Amino acid sequence: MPTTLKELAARARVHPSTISRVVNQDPSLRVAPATRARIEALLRETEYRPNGVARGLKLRQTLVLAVVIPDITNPFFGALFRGIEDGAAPRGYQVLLCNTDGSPDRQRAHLHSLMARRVDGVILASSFLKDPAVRWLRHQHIPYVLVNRYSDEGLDPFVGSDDLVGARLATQHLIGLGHVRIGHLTGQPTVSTGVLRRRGYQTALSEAGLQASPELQLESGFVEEGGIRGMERLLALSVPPTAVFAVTDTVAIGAYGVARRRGLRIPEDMAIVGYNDIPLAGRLIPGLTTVHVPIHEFGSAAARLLLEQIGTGQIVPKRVVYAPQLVVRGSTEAGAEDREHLVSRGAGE
Amino acid sequence: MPTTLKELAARARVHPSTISRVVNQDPSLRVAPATRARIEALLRETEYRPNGVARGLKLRQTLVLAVVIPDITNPFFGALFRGIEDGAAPRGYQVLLCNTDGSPDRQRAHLHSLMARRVDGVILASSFLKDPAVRWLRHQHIPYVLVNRYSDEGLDPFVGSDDLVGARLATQHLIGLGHVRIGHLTGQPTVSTGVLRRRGYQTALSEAGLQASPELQLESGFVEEGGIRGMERLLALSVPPTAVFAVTDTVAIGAYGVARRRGLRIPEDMAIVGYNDIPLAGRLIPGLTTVHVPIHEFGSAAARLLLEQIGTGQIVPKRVVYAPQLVVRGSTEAGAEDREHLVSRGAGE
DNA sequence: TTGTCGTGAACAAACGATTGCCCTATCGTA
DNA sequence: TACGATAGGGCAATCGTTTGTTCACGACAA
Repeated sequence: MPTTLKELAARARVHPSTISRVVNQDPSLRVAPATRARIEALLRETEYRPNGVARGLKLRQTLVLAVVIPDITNPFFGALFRGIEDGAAPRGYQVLLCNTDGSPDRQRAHLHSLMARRVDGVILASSFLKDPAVRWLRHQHIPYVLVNRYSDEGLDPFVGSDDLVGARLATQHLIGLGHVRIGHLTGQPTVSTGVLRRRGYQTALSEAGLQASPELQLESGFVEEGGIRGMERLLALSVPPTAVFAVTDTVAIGAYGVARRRGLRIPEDMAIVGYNDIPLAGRLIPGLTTVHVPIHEFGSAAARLLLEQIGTGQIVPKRVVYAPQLVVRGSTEAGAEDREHLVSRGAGE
Repeated sequence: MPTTLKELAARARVHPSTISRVVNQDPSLRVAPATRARIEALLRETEYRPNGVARGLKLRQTLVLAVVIPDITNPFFGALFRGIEDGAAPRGYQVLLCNTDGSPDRQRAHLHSLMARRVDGVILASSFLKDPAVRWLRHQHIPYVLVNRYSDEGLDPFVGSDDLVGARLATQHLIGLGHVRIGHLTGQPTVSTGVLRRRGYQTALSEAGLQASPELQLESGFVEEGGIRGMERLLALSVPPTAVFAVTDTVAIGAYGVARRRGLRIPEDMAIVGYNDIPLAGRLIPGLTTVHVPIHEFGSAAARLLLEQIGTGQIVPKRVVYAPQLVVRGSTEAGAEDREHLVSRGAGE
């Protein structure tokens, strides 16, 4: 059983409040040096650590943040979490991790639990466009930050990058290589990244005077399985594309597998571009050309933004947006790997 | 501001305790049906949710578990976490995730924080052999479970598999294929999995009458970077091995990259075996032969074991050990992929 | 009519900390 | 000598629940 203030007080023959004052180095009231020394010795001896729950009740702060994501198994979210933890730890925060598997119900259930626990703030990376859960969050007056995906019209604190620009870069790259029939494996239309990346793809095509044929735009969702199915359907077309832009690296990996099994060479027979630049992307053979976003930075920036909101008690819809950057590797240009070190991978605000 | 019991009591013109009783469906004391109905209506109207912190203080239970791991970015731990969450969620638990990056200091710091927060239990997947932090945990009388790695002499509740057997299987497989010069990229000697897998490797060799030459056993640690450096050193030997058993799949992936860059064909010039069977293993080209352990099961079993200890209040050194199983893929036998579906991948208790 | 019993709900004491306020010495100064 | 200032530390309320105990009141039996 851990020690309580009251027990220590009895041993030191002082009032609990006095101990509390030395523990917290309360400046308002000086404690006599002798008493202080005696108590400090006792604290060290007993290794006293204040009960965080009691403290939380009294101070109305739990020093706990929550992160709500679709699936930690996805490398993107692993890196994101590390960023968040790194941003939160210096301030004494620890982090609850909640996986939703993309289910709105599970997301809602988790958020309800989190509210009941009185976490100090929530980072949501699993939001949908027009997400009732986000609206609910707004009305709860609990600090929160959306990351990577946004919801509605930018009413929320947000950290991410410009998906439209990134997707346009990716598509322009393929166009620049001479591809005219370019497929797109899209995310869900209920998620901002899905919609924007698709729009970026379409924009690039029409800017180049190419047509964005609907049969080339297939919904794959954000994970590998969708990439597999999507790629199979693209290859089943009477005139298959010569290049594919996948909404995420994970989807691109699914596409890789299918292309491989069909005996297609990457990039000669099929060029592939992904999105996010997860660590795995550079290790594929050939390396995956992709749009780099600073995932770890997303996390730490989100944590900092959240702590800021917690600190001021104000929820301001501040947005931190990083510039996406194309990283060219072997999946679009044979021999590109050797040049990779030339590509600047940092990303400014 | 969330509603409190007292506010509701004022509105319903009853005592807070009465509301508490209907919220918790207290059986000891009946509430008049009329009153109950009135209160229930109020509860629904206000969407009242008890303050978890206050509840935690009173009931001495936070409904929070903590998971301490080296790095969530490692796919092994991602899968493990999902298992834990799945095991804990049905009982209303949520899970704090703590990354240590293998640093004993960070591990200790996290554990201290967790104790102060009064989490109900801790799952530790980052323990060392003879780990002071584990001893400390034992003496804190807080429920805990070690997973994957154990510490000391099996004094702790543990979920994992038999690493010696698994490593022996892997090595025997290579021997069976005719390899006589087999390298081993080992984990740290401070971690049980590192030691046992190495011992399994040595056992298999000596059982086959082969010599376990020290120059073939290189410490790589558990992550890719170590695999890269280790493989480079193995290939620099005057007589390099024809096969390598890597202590983890992640290390094996590092080895893949090096072999590839040297123009070595896998498996013809270099056979590689990993350990854990992370999802990525099957997607490599060629697929990675590895020792399958039920990672997700590790997690959910650990959660259940932990909840059991929490429930009984007794910390018993119960051990749940799964049988590891060899999965043969293309990294050791060309053409093995096609047969993979024949390999049973489930694992009994 | 009085005593007893049961029912429904209020009372109050925790859980372990924090903190504004008050009390009591002691010291300095007039 | 007396008064005020100040330092040191105790008191008690509070955060929001839970739960054993007590209380009031009506019904029923003697």
